[in-house]
Amino acid sequence: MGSDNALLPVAPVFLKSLRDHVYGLVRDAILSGRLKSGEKLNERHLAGQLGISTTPLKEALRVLEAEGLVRSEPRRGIYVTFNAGQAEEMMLARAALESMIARQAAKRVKDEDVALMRELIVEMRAGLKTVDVLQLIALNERFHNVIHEASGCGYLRRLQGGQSIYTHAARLSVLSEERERFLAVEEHEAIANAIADRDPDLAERLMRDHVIRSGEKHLIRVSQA
Amino acid sequence: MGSDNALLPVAPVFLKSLRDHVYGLVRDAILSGRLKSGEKLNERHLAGQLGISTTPLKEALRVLEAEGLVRSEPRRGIYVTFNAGQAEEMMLARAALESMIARQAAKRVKDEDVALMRELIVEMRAGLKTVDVLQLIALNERFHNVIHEASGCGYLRRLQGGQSIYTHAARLSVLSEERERFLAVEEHEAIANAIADRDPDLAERLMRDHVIRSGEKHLIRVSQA
DNA sequence: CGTTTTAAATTGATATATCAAATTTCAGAT
DNA sequence: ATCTGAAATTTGATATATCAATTTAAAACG
Repeated sequence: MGSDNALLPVAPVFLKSLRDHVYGLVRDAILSGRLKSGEKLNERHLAGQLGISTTPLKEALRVLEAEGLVRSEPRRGIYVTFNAGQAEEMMLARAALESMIARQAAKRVKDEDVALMRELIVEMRAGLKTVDVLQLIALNERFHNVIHEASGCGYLRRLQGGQSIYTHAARLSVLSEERERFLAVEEHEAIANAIADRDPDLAERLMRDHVIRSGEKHLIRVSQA
Repeated sequence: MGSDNALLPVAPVFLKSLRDHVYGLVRDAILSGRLKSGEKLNERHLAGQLGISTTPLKEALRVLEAEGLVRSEPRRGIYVTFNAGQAEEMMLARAALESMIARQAAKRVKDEDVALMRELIVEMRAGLKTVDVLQLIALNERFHNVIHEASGCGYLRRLQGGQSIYTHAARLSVLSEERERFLAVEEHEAIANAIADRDPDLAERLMRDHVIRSGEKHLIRVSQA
């Protein structure tokens, strides 16, 4: 049985469905470490604690199981499965998928996408001096989104979203470091050039290295906290 | 009491729940095309048709949604989402993940794993003449499993399992072609050598190309049927 | 007729009840 | 004390009931 205060009841007013809301709550609790690896999740207890029935909770737990954050032993129970090693593997999964997306983007990119990427790079470089971290994060996401759109790979994109261990706080932490901001822009520009040159192999490699390098940086940070 | 390691617990995977069974049924129905893309899945009808209640079905559908085979519109319904383009993307996802696993394997592989791979290659080459396709498939899976084990990447491995669009019938179809069997062994040997040489970049590239090439072959076959 | 309004039916979302496997408890035997 | 095993308890798995949003049908109105 888990620590009693790891999760608070859901607010009486909820926007999305209960199961989606609960999914987010439990997911964040696991990724932030409030629910620790190995901990057993009691369905009734957890549902009661959240003030809901077991039905939407069970569905949320299935999704978390499919994403690999919990492990279900039939007729026995559900256990949290998340540690430093898995966090690194999730980062590697993101690198693998994101680099495959970049590869496809380099094959199918249109001139207008290239123009959009270049605009974003210019904005990023300018943003280096404004020091507005939130805006830099937004630019970051828009840049990756342009590549996703250009790739035309909706499935890969959706799959990649599931592997994101980044919370807003985490992104903020990484990009608040000056050296990191500089490196990110340099790497983004190199990736943009590779895609613009329709060089799938290079785009793939640069994207993989970019995700792994910045990912390792993030992992080191959270392990120190 | 005797030695503690005399007997290991029965793996829980042997006990199959209704939800897992139903998941497999619906999944196969989608991948085989018996449930067509865009088709709406009525929970009550489907549950009644399967002779079960909606509870395990809903859980199965959540997993399928997490895997991207169905799309859920809140309070409206669940629709099958699978077409040729997505099948190709699933293959690309497998290529991305499998090649990342191969990369990690090349970094961490032990000599005993290398020996095991080489044994399997020899068996495969011999199997080319016995023409026992089923045994060749088994060897195929064992070879990939050795790499998975050597990589130590349990999460990536599990994630990759979800992207498998291969049914037993599909593998059988592809490997029943003589030229394909020959190519597969050649590629496997090259991959094994790259891993044995502790060459992550090469192992990654060879694995990616292998999965994509044989995957495309498979996709062409099913599109012709 | 065609359009709008409203009532009925459908159905996904959620809650509750039941079942059965797994765990725990504890009396009785050695 | 320690082991055994049956009974009680817990709990995941499944079934059924209820709720509410959506769709469909029908009625009302122009």
